[in-house]
Amino acid sequence: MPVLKISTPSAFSFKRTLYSHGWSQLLPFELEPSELKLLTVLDLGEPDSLTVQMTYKEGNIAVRTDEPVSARLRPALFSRISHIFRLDEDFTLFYRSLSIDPGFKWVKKEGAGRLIRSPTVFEDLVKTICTTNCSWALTDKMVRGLVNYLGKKSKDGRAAFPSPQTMAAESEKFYRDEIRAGYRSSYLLELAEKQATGVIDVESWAGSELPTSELKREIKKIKGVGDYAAENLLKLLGRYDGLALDSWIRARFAAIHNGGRTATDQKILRHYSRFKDYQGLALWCDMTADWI
DNA sequence: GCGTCCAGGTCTACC
DNA sequence: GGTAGACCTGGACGC
Repeated sequence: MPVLKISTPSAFSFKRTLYSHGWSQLLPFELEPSELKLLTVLDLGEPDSLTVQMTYKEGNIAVRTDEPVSARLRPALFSRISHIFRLDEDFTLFYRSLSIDPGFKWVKKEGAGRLIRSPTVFEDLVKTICTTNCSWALTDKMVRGLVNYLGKKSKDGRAAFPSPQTMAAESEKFYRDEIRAGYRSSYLLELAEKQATGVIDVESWAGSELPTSELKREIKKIKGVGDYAAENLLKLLGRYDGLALDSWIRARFAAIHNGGRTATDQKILRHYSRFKDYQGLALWCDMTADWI
């Protein structure tokens, strides 16, 4: 099987990006730590999905697929992978903003700051809703259910994340009984229906020119999306001024910067406000510095 | 085995 | 605009 190569920008860390947050542990992503290999399944609009293996070597992401990829499909494949690893995003201003604090020097040095994301905004949004008010184990279970029940299969039997149309065709009962999404069931169905019928276009948010505050208002119109979920999605969209505070971050900040005592959200905000438009990403790098 | 708490929150009603 | 209570699930914990 020929290996396709995608060149990466300078200050890029494949490993740091894989471990940037929990997404690489959620289907259809599969992370193989021993080989530092990421596997995913992409629906490129063909009858079968495509299983894709990605490794890194000498400035390139090496891409292996379970089926030969025609020249016609290569641009779509490269575009999805570029989106996942944010290869077109310029982090110069982010690293410059961190330069005011020597404690953040490691971020540029290690090529950190790139948050891995799903190939579509819809997938990121659904997964984000599945992270709210539950343990990570339950998030994993819900996403696993969506992929395994509804995802279009590749030739090797793996499945991609389901399309809005496929999700919209299911009932609320299905999301409650099979996916175990609980009260989120109606939110997931409503989101899928609106996206499938063109009432909303969440993919357009990726290139939106709306100011972040307005885009956040737009995102929060989705049922099941509050402050945390909206700010989390904004980070994945490349807008880093929101902190996306959740219980894990609050506990982590307390342990690292507040002597184990709970800090107010205002105090957390004050701590990172010097990084201005990048305060959310600075916070996330600070919280996850020891993940590798 | 059973009850309670809580985990990577949000919605709605009410003030 | 701020707040209280309800909302699902499932694992951890104490008894």
